[in-house]
This record gives sequence, structure tokens and C-alpha cells, in this order.
Amino acid sequence: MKQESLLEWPPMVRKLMCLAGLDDYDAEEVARRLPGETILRRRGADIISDGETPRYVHMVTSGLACRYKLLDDGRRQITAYLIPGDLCDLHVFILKRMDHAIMALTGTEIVQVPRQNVEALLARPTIATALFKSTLVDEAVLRQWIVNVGRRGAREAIAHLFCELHLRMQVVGLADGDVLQLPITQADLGDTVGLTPVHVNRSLQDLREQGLISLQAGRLSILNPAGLRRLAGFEPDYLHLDDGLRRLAKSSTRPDRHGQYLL
Amino acid sequence: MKQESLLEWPPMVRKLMCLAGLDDYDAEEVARRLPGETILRRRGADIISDGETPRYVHMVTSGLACRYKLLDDGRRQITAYLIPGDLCDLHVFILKRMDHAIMALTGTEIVQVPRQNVEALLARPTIATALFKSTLVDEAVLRQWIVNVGRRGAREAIAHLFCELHLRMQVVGLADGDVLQLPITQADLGDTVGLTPVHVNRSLQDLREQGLISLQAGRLSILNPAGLRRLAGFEPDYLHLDDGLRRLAKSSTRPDRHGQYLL
DNA sequence: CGCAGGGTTGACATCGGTCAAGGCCAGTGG
DNA sequence: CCACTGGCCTTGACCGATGTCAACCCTGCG
Repeated sequence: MKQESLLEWPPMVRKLMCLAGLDDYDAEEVARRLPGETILRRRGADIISDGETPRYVHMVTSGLACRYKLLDDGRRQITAYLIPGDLCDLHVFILKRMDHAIMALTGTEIVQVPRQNVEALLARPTIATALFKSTLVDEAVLRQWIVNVGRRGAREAIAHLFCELHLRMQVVGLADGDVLQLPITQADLGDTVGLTPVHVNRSLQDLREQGLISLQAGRLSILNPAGLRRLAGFEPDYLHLDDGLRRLAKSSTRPDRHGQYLL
Repeated sequence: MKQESLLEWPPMVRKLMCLAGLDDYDAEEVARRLPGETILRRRGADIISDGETPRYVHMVTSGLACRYKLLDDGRRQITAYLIPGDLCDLHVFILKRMDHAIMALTGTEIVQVPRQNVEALLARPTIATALFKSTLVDEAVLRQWIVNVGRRGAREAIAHLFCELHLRMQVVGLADGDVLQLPITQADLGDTVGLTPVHVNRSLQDLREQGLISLQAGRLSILNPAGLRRLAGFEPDYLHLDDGLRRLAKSSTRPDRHGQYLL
């Protein structure tokens, strides 16, 4: 099971290879430790509830989930998207109780990894560092998200979200060039950028009219990547992909397109 | 140097004791490792710049600093407040370059801790866990902040910020009952909750007229803590103080007031 | 066929932004 | 000591982005 490129590895492994330059030896170890019982959640179902103390570490393997918080009066704010390869609750090793909930945004497959498997991974310094780096990047994404909601207008914020998802999907091998599956609701989008569903709708119209994207039937196509990034002010440095971008470009079937991010 | 209560310990130690229940033995070790060269920054000066690779680990020891990001056109978003006892850049052990900057919001004293001192601390499992927990709480604060900016109105958001600062200041022993030093500008407040300075001004008037706070000469007095928390929808669970709140209440000179948060 | 969920649209309301003026106060230099 | 200046706070008039409400459409599905 030796491979030269990123291709063929499961999402989590791809992510760690891009992010932390994991070698094939460590990669194989990660791949070996991560399986567990698979559970399915349909759109809208909680994967982990607020206040809960999960017994396993959960990893998304297909579909799309989100972290979110609910206010008393029903307002909702999504604080992160979890795509295949993302761990839901590594922090429960230390924090005990969830201070937010996680739900499926589409039909989603989750693996319940036994804690001792994760502990075995953490015992290897290179892997522990890689996992730790990935949580630090999650933190950087949160900061960027605050900027998005606090200081960007509606179209900018949505555009930025799309740029980020595009790149993250590419990392785990789930983007087909410039199109990605994103079968979520405009209300969901609103809850992630702090807008009303109807305003999301109008903003999307805008982006479409400008020829930047198309979004239909749960497929997001980025028609003009450079334009979208310009509008959004998207600077991918906060994802700390560093030379992971180069690896990505090299292993891709369309190096020219991914190469754009190298600029 | 044995002490029964939290009192007398420096802010960082108090924080870790409240957060992770450090015992006196570990506390002393932390206190011993943390000194370093002290630097001063005046209001508005960067402590660490965007893109930089700090050589030391920086810790705020007095004053107030913030993490922030700048957009191309000059818009600014503050993503975190750093109060005494907070580390600025623990993540640079792993991430190499800063993806945001840190500046002083008031005259601020910062200690540059040599990396090997921090490494020595991390070598002790209980202390490493405590430090790790503190970065996880930082992450929880970021999530809460997204809710603040995305889903709360102007007054709610400001009120929530004040509640959070109040509690955090109490933890490190810098709140005098319900009043705290907060000599920052209304423009700064705006950049933290995503508002314009003039709207911050109007919102503050509101809070004052409702008898919830007073804010003058850099002193924030919380006149009606319960009312402010109700307006803000403040739920301190995300700070994961757990029984740290009980320790706080016990060691306080005014246990009745702090005890409120135990509800 | 009817229903439910989601997208779309229009009219209108509100919140928060913009611009501009004036006030207050501390620091500074004459 | 005073005048001036620069920050910051405050206020008012007005504007624009986003929210609210309501209707209608379309599609998938029971």
C-alpha cells in the first residue's frame, strides 16, 4: 500500500499530508487507525448535541455537517462546516462537555473512532503534531469567519465562504475541478454568514448575474474563480496549506487550475 | 510559597487554576518559568505583526491587547481580546507564520518568554493539558464571538462582550467587584462587534439609559449584572470554568456576587 | 391530487451606516 | 496662562443594506 501522490488516500489522510507533510509511513498508520463503526445521519439530524459528552471521536467520511449554536429565541448561527476528513470532537478529550451541537447538513456518514485508536495516533509525535496543526487551522478559520460576518457585505461573505469550501474540498479530493456538491439550503447559508434566507437569495442572484458562480440542484460551479476571489478578498494563507498547495497541484489531474492558488 | 487560595498568584496561574484545577505544586512551576524580558507597547502599537514568525512566546501581563485582521480597504475586525495571563502566540510552535496581528489597545506590558521555558512547561502533562485546555477555550470564545456578530443585535452583542470580559477579568483577579478598567475607544468596540463607531455610541447610550452599565473615563461598571446577562443571553458555560467558578467564589472577597454565575 | 419544503419576488420596515457638525478634554507650544 | 490642536464622544439628518411579511412557484413525494 505505497503511493506516490495524494490520490487514493482517504480524505483525512490527504488533509494531513497537505497540511503537515505526513509521509507514506505515517499516512498508512492514520488510515489503519481511523476506521470504526459507521453511522448515518439524514439532513437536519444532530450528530452530537449541545452539552453532550461523546464517548467516541467522530469523523465525517461523506456528506456535510456543521457546528452550530442556538439562541433562546431560535436564532441559529453556524460556526463551522465539517467536510469528509474532519474530526468533530477531538476536544472532548479535554473539555468534557460540548458547548455547541453538530448536525448533518446533508445525508452524512460518520465514523465513530474508539478513543484508544486516537490515543494511539497521538502517541506518534509526527501524527500528533499534524492533528494539532489541523485544530490550529480550524481556529484560524474561525477568525476568518468572524471577519466574514463582522466586516464583509452579504455578497463578499458568501463569495468568501465559497472560495474557502472550494479549496478545502480540493484538499480532500472532493472538488471536480471548479464544481462541488453543496446541497444545502439558502437558510443554512444565511445562518452561516448571519443573513436572512431572502437576502441570501438576492445576493446569490447577484453573484450569478455577475457570472461568478452557478448554484443549482445542490451543485456549486465556480465559473470565474479569480473574480470570485477578488470580490471576496480571499487570501488562502490562513489555511496554512503552505507547500501542501504544491503537492495538491502536482497530484491533480488539472494542475493548471489548482496552480492558481500558488500565486 | 504555599497558598490556600487563588489570591496572590499572577494572572496566568490564576487562570490555569480556575480552568484546569492546577495544584500549588504545578502552579509554582508555572510561575517560575514564565518570567522573561518585559516590553512595553503604547496604545495602537503592534505587538506582533501579520505574517511574522515570533521568536518568543508573548504573554500579556498588564493592559489590554487584541488580535485583529485588516482588509484591503482598511476595514478592521478584532477577533479576540488578550488580557493579563493570556498567551499571544503559542501556536507559532506549529504554524510558523502569524495569520493575523496583535496590537495593544491600551498601554500594555508583555513578557517575552523563551521558547525553551514553555517547552519545559509542556513537558509536564498536567501543565500541558492545562495550557491545551486554555487554547480550546479560546476556540470556544471564537465560536461565541461569531454568534455575537452574526446573530445578535448591536446592544445584545455589546452586552455579551461586556459580560464575557467581566467574568474573564474576575478569573485573573482584575475586576473590582462589578467594575473593570476598559480604557478603549468606541471605534475599537465597533471593530469587535462589527459596528460603526457612531452606532456603538448610540447602543451604549441605550445600555446606560436602561441602567445596565456605566462607562466613563475608561471604567466599565456593570450596574445590573443580571439584567445585562439577560439582555445578552449570556451563558458562561462556553468558558468551561466548571468548578473554577466555585474556587473563584470561595477565594473572593465578595462571594455573593461571583456566586451568581453558579446558577 | 395534495402537501411540504425550498426558491423567488415585491412592498415595506428597520437597523445600522454615512456624513457632517459641534463639544469636550488633554497635551503642546507660544 | 492661553490658544491651538488632535482625539474621541455625541448628535442629527439622511441613506442604504438587510430584515420582514406575504404571496406565488416549482418540484419531489406520499
